[in-house]
Amino acid sequence: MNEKTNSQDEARGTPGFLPLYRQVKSLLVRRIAERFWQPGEILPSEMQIAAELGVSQGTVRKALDEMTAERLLVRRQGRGTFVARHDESRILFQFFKIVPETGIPVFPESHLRRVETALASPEEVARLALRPGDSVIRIARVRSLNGRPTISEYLALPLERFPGLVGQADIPNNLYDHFASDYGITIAGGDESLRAMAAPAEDAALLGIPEGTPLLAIDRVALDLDGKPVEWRYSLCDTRHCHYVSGLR
Amino acid sequence: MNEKTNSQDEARGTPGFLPLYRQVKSLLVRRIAERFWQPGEILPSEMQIAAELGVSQGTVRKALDEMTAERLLVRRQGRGTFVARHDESRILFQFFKIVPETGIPVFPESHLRRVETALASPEEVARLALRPGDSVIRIARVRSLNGRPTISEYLALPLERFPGLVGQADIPNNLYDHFASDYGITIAGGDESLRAMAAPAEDAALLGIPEGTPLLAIDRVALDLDGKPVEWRYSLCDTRHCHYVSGLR
DNA sequence: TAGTGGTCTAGACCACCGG
DNA sequence: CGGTGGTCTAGACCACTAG
Repeated sequence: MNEKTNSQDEARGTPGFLPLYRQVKSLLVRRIAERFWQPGEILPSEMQIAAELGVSQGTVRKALDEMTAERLLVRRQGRGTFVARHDESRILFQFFKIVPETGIPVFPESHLRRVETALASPEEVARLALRPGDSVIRIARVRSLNGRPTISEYLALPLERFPGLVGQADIPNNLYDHFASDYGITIAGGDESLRAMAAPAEDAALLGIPEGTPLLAIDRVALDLDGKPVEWRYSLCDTRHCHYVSGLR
Repeated sequence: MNEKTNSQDEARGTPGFLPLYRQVKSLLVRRIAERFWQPGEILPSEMQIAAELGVSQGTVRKALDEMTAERLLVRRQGRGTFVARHDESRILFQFFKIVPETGIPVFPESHLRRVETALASPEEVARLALRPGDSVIRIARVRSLNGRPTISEYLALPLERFPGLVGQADIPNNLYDHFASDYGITIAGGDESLRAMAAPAEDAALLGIPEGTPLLAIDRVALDLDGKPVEWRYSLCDTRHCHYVSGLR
């Protein structure tokens, strides 16, 4: 890791200084972002990474522990350390916060309505950190919970990062897994803001409810491993038979 | 920490086994819960705790690190380790997720409407894990953001845990800080579930909006350090000029 | 200057897993 | 059985804070 001594290369007070374990973490995150290790793949053991980078096992462990806490890795005693997958159970736990009245989380089914490309609107430019003139893919779909149409959803994606997505015969229900497996883009997190609003006529029709019914509007920007916006998603939820869960910890 | 060796007393495979650093953590959490150390107070140094308990500094550090991640402690290099306070900035960051249109978080003002005691309803019994026949304190208030009435809020507290609260001349705006300083009860976390609903007549009047306006309904159960329910809170928010923020990480 | 937390290292034993 | 992650220890140097 260091060319000189086992201590830090740079003086610790200087700006831009990072502890050794953070440098190790950055390197490992970069390798995952660049698909040097694929989702589901096993990483070298702590000792091997430590030897490769010329640091101690404890330093590598601290980097791996942080990445595990951020759900980038999954560690299993006796087996090894693996790059996390966007499987349904992870999505359900980390990204899909809508739970039906039963209290049992379920992955929603999707009915695709539209897929199209367009010049990014000013709002899309802002949310996705694009340049004016960039294009986006717009997707509209209705998602059902236990067979009941519940969410009318609109997505915007930077066209540049998802070549070929529009022409694709079938756009999968689990988008984040698709982003990872077909485009090498890992959704690492995001920010949501929620409001209540009256159902517009079009969405009310799609959900089979009266116009003006109160809906939960969820506005999400999803971020990749580098913290860059990847997806802007706007979901209108009929919460008469489900609710949005949020943990305070 | 251990009577016998430096290794574990109990075989690691046995049920109920806890790693040493978790045992240390439990002990320290219990001391905070029992106010052996008060909020804002400084803890002994890592070395002192390690010596007292007969474990290594690294083991104590791991316990303290977890408690810091859970916002129970605040550590400051060169100063020491402190029991976290429920000051406004912490509440704002951890518990109050409503942000005005400006994007700048502010602590809401409160207008108290009612404080009364009553026999717990079946729903209150369930939410607060009470026994049938127990009593609760019910509080109703309206909270304003930047001077605009925005939230109509209803709270239920176990009467047993808050003696004297009802007769109190002035119930403070920052309740969690009050719970900590006057009752020794630390709110460590909670769970919220959100829905959209039409404003009932009474709440609409309180918020100065038309009846039936879509509101964001937030249903919260707050938990103490032992994970026991302390407060059931039901908030109806007019989200036309604010929104609820939720981070996905 | 003394004491604190922050980082880094080295080595040990353990439980768990697969072959 | 050998290799993995999980835990625990001991000791070192550093940066930051207070007096």
